[in-house]
Amino acid sequence: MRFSQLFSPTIKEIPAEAETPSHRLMLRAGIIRKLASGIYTYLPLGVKVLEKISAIVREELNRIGSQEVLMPVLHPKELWQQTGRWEKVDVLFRLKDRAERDFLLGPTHEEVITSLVAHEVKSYRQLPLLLYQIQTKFRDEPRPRGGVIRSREFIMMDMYSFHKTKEDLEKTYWKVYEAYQRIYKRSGFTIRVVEGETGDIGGDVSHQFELISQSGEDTLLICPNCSYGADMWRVPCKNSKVKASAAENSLKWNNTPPMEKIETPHVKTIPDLVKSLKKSPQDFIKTLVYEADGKLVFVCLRGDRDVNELKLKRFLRVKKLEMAKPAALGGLASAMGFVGPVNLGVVAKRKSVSDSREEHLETPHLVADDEIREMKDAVCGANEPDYHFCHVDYGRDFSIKDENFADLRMAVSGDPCPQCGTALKFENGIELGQIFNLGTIYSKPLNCVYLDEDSSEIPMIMGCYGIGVSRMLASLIEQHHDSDGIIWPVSVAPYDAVIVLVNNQDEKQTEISEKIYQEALDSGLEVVLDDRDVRAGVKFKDADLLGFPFRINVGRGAGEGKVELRDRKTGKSHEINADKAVEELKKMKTEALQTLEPNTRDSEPRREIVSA
RNA sequence: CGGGGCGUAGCGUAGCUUGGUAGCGCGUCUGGUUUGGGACCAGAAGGUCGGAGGUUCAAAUCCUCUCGCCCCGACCA
Repeated sequence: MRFSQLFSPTIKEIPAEAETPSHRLMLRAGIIRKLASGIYTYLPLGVKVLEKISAIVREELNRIGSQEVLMPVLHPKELWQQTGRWEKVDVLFRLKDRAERDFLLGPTHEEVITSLVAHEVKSYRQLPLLLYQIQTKFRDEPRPRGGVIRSREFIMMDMYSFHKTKEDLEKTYWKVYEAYQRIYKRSGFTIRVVEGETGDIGGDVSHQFELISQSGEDTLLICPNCSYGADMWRVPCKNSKVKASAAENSLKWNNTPPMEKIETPHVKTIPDLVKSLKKSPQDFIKTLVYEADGKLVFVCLRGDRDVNELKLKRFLRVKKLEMAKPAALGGLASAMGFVGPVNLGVVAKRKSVSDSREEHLETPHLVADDEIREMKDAVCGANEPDYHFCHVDYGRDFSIKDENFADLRMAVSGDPCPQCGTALKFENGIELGQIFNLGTIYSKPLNCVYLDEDSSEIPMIMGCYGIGVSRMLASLIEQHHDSDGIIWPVSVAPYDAVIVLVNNQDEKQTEISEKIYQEALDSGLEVVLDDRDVRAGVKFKDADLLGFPFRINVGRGAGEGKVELRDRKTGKSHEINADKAVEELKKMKTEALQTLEPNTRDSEPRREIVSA
């Protein structure tokens, strides 16, 4: 490709709309252009990189026996109603056809693939089955960001596996895990595998492949010492003394002064309490009121902690969880901000007599984070406006049934690693891929069953696996750039090299660069010849911005048949004879590719699947 | 959906407080001089100031509404 013909409009100034490094560089280097919020056109360079990424993805998936399909973007509503996701998923792009029939633009393809397999696969002999596609997905994101990192239309590889048994799924799961490691390694990524949350897609096990980056939107807790890492929502919190019984606690802590009711007018929040009582946040017991599937639940935890609503949801086994609105509190509404575990049942009953929601409050459902067991000399709400109790001991002044204790709080930086005990650290990550164990949550409603050897119908066990292809494009730049521009890893670079014809008025330079260009093309290299009629500085700047891994300068040494070969990453260059340039370039490319070869050392040790 | 910010030439922006002929840089086009890290000189084209309504003799500027975009949060298969 001649640079003079290349459609890659570069921008010298930093576009105002972009914040993250990759987004800015993609705009500046002419890789993408925005059409609307979260919707982008890929220009030729972007397409070339997407193709290279996709090729690696295909090779590695085919290697583990997966087969490529291509499913529709347009899905009928009925299919999604069968799994309940027409109503449940709120990022759906919905539309109607001319006959007013409802459709949606596929945000993911569990329904479509499961329905396909349900129709076409009947026997245990046909399993396991691994199918994938690389397809454009649509999600009406509430907030697209970072250019193509989180967009509303994006390219994704999604793969689905179908199995007879959980054990069989597990085998495939780890095969995919390894294929993913190879894909990221070959594409030039250094990634971190973490335990993932399963979100609305359901399922109980998942791993996320994360690029640690400031621009990431996943909050992870990473162990600096071992391989452990997890989505922050997923990290379990363990307390050393959780096992201690209530009785023991009360004996041990009987030196706390008797409980006392104190007046605390208008002091409702923990920060306010800290200020007015001159205590630290962990001296308080805060009690939050939730509505879980319509029923009130009181949740106690230490004043400095936050509820992990996913843990709470799972513990309560409810579908819908939200903070209770004052109206739902009935008689206790006036005590909002002054709720506490002491005498909660008595007070709730008394106050709710005239209220229709009485039945909910008669036996208030009180649950608590494990840490509450250790609370002594604490302060909590008195279930009465403007009053708190102080000198409150768990076990002496109130107690909660053992089965109502659980790990309910958000883990924070500094909490011990569940594997090795080292203090965990917060990191941001860009999720490049995720693998899920889906179980039968899609095969059951869509009746995707196989006939077993004894002719019994059994729902298939499913796995699903995604890789954000367009997100990888952005993330590559996020991980590989400097102040001058992009630095593509050779394996995914849009071109292997750029040949800079420094002065296109110079006959000798022109002759040599044309010769090298032809020779490079003939030998199968992908190169750009910068034949533009601009000053050398402009060509150099553009070369650095666009991130070609290698550059051949045909300039002042041309008279003696010398050219300069420069490595974008290291900035090092050396002079060589023009007739050796292509040979040398190939050598450098091969060497660079070798550093991206996956080897067994790079795969992390397999971990057991932990059922949630 | 909450909070904050921004819409002025292709891009980056000044002007808005205090209403009065819309300015600069980059880019583009023409001519010339230059030619190894985003050159210089001369000239030119390019604007319904996001849109609608209002106040006013007069609105980019003040007021109301609306649309779009960005950032933080909520959300996130």
